[in-house]
Amino acid sequence: MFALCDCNNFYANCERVFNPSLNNKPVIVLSNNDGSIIARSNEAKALGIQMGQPYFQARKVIEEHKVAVFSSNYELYGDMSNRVMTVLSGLAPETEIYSIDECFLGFPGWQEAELLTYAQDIKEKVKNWTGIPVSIGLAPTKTLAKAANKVAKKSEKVCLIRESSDIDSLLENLPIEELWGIGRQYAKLLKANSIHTALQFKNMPDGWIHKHLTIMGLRLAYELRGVSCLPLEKVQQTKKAICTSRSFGHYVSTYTEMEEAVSSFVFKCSEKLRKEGTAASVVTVFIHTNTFNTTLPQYSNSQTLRLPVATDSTPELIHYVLKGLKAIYKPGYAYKKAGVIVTGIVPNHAIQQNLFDEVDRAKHTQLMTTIDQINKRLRKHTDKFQSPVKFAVQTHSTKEANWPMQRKYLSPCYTTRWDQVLKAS
DNA sequence: TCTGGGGTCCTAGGACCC
DNA sequence: TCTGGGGTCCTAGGACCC
Repeated sequence: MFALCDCNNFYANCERVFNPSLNNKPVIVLSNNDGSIIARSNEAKALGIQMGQPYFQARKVIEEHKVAVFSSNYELYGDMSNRVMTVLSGLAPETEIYSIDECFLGFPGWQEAELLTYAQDIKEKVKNWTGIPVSIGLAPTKTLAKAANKVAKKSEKVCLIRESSDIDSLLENLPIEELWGIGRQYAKLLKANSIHTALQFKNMPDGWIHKHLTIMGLRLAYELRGVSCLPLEKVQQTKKAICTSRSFGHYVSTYTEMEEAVSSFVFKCSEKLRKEGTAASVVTVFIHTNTFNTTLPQYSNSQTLRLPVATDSTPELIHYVLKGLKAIYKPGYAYKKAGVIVTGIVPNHAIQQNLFDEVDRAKHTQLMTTIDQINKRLRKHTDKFQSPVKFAVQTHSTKEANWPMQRKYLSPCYTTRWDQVLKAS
């Protein structure tokens, strides 16, 4: 069984922990430059204030109802998040930190009855020890736990879903656009095909789902059917990309100012790299004008540069990023946003260790053999699938970084899932 | 006047190699 | 003269998440 523990209105409640007089009052938190609304307490939601809404648009309601307004304080939220996660990892046998305010918990082999009371206990302890209220949903797969959590949010109780009849009624009442993994585009597509609830989606044929929503959609459908395809990621992976970007509070229209801003982004990126113990071998710099103001001339561009050797050093990275910036910067525009992304990330210490290389090669050979076998078997069943199934190993070469290890992603559920499909056919 | 920031994964296709 | 299969590496773009 999986649980999803989600902090309620996280940023708003972080502010409340340090200012209890705000309890039961509307609270909102604003983005950088106080541009838009990124968190709302229940009371603020009830006033009709929308997530992501520009601050100036909601200003009237905010003043009318004396809503408490905060500029975002990410250090505080990060710190509160750490406290919550620490409590959770002390209480649950397995945990996966999914985001700043969400954590998956694993309870392998636990009985339903004890789990329900135990989860209730966790909820209370987190509230008492950190001040942050949380919701917990329990179910056989992560996707179902996410859905159960939505119910838990409304009822203030832990929600446990197990029996298939419970699952079906849960999904029947879940609009398709609220399903984890279905965004705006997919919701549009599905509705156009008369799929309005998660239950309807669950019952669609595999071939159709794979054709229109790729492998992600199929995985999602299996998860809804109670087949777990998304394992708990117990160890936190190092980041594959690190990005620092900002919207400017005012327009930037000189190269000097842009150079200064971009340099500070690089500084932050390299800081994050060092914190993770990694180094980057590719950098991207991008700039653009205000996309909301269509009366101004628009321009946006980016440039990606490959470094000769992976590095985490600020001056080295700045050297390449500024080279890129010079190539794309055009005078005469009012720039509103810029950013730096570093990728081609390798473990910093690993460069001296060729050990990794051998382990990886062995794994790779094994992987390719497995994929080959599955593909052969699948070809016999092509009529079951409207498009041929392609198994791919995505590789990310870091050769230029003097590091021979290749990075791959191939989710384990590829093999298990298709094995099940084949067994069934 | 004023519209966030930081990530993940998948797919298709081209260049190239043996 | 005619015609391949299997694989790597990379890029661009699209979808999604919080």
